Amino acid sequence: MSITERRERQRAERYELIVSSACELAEAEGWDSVTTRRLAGLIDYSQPVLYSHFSGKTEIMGAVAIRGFEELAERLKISKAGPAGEANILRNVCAAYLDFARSRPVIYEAMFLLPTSLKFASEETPDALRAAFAELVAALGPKREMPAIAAEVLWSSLHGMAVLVQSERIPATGGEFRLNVLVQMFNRKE
Amino acid sequence: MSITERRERQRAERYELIVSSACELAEAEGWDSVTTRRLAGLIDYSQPVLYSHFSGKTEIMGAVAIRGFEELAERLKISKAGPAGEANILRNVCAAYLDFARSRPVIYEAMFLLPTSLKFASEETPDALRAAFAELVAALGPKREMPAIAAEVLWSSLHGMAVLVQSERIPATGGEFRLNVLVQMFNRKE
DNA sequence: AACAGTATCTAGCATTGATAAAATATTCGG
DNA sequence: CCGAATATTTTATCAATGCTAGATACTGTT
Repeated sequence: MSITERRERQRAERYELIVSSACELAEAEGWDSVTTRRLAGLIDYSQPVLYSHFSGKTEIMGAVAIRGFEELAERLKISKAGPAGEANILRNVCAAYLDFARSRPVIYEAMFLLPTSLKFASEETPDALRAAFAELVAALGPKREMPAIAAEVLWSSLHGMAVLVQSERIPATGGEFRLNVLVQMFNRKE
Repeated sequence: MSITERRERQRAERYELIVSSACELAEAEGWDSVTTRRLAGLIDYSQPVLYSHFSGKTEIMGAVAIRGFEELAERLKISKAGPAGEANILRNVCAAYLDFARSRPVIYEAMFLLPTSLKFASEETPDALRAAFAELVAALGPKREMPAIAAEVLWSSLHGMAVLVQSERIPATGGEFRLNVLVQMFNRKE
């Protein structure tokens, strides 16, 4: 069995290589520059090899997006233990979310903006997505009625801010103020 | 001078025809189906004619987007005089925003999602955009410190909701609840 | 060493947005 | 009412894209 094992391992390595190359190229030049040709050239294989791993470009972007969700979930988790102490967990988590969107704009795009093959809010939802959403729910604290609904609103607000600033539809100036307003509103329990 | 006048009028008519055809086709089959060829065929001219009116596809979509902003601004304005009386202006306006996004998903896409040549929050910002934003500011009522910032937060939240539901990243179920949460938070003045 | 099955590549398709140059209308002077 | 100058529209084409079919090389097994 060691032979097919090796083969599968090599396949898995190539899968990794594709995903990481796509990620790097996208971060360097944007998703438009991630063409199947360039990506194939980057991994020193021919174009159709990509299709033996993924059903198409969309699925490759989906794989990158999942990595993004993993990183996002981790960043949110870490942020809870952030500087401002337990009192302002929510603010830290929100800041971490916006910071993620700002620092990884291209991956954020794959996660939340571009057409995706990922399933949200269903049984097929990848764990990484669930984990990230769970962090938002947790950040809102335990004593809330309909925690999922509240988390959805929070997520919507954060996403809106992130994306409207990124696309220069609202000015980057004022980001701190907006964050204050949002956190204050959500913290005012009752 | 009546001759060049007539020509300009005809040009303007063709401009209109292009924009409305693009809008119709997009609403019927999505933006991917709005290719320069199909659009040209729709107006019974050849492809390059489009480029004598617009610098490219992006600008055509921008023109459609402006129409969208006009409609949005009007809908928001009308909604203020809506059923629930003066007490719940904010709720009516929010509902109208989400309703617009739901009923004109493709135009909403051109306005807020797809790459655009439109300038936001600057001197070149078209009137229609300003008008729509002004409605949001007004909906929040007069007694607010930093009304623009608050409106930006509101807009972000609404946009996030609209877009995450549309792309099936949060379930459509619960829309009413989310709207309630949002409006309540914004209405709880200090 | 020959074979069967897998893996990979070369070549190409159909579309896309965009443009250059040819062809056609249109205008205006005499 | 003709013909030159101008403006307009079309034909033909480009380079790039995602994707795929068919040919080729390679693998391990017997």
